[in-house]
Amino acid sequence: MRVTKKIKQEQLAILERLYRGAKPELVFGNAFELLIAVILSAQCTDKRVNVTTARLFQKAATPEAILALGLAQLEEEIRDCGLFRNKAKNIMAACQMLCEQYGGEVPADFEALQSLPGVGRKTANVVMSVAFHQPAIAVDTHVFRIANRLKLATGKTPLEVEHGLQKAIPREKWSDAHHWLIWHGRKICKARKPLCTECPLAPVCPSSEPA
DNA sequence: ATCCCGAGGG
DNA sequence: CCCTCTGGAT
Repeated sequence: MRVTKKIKQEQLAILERLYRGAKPELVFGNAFELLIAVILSAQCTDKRVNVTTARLFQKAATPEAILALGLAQLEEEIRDCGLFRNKAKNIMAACQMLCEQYGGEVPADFEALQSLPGVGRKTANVVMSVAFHQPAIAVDTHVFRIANRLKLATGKTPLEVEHGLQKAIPREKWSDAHHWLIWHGRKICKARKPLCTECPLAPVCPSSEPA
């Protein structure tokens, strides 16, 4: 199947219809809480992150408070999210930078966000999009896989796919489309055994395989 | 067994 | 570019 511009538009229309109103499952009250939640969400379910952050933010919900908590205590708080030593170290360093360079506030700036320890391109895009309502497409493992399978945007790296998606999707829908692709990846277009037979996009998907 | 909304280091 | 870090869910 050759995926023309027209087919891409059909793919997006179906995704929008399927996942309209999809939003992040992560619970947060402000940009800082979202930032921490997204860092914790790597290799961890959102539900688990929500349990952890509810407990954590009760004790420490600002960069200052988390610094005061100390590394060892933070590790204990976030242990069951996985990768906890790396995440704790990065969060501590990020909080220190937020306090020293950004007045204790999360900067609404992509480059500044990405310069924080533990914050890469994907996390910075999520924060810009969800907390600051800027058009952005965060390319995580799902978005990368689905975009390539649909040939909505192809590429060997998340950055290439991000740029491809920016061309294929109208700017005002970037943030929403990110969530459509996530949910499609979770529910149907799974990494190992995609459920092609029950996928509404099968007729417009070059990777769809019949049962 | 296999996957979960990654990032940093070698 | 590949490796490592990690517990929980299914």
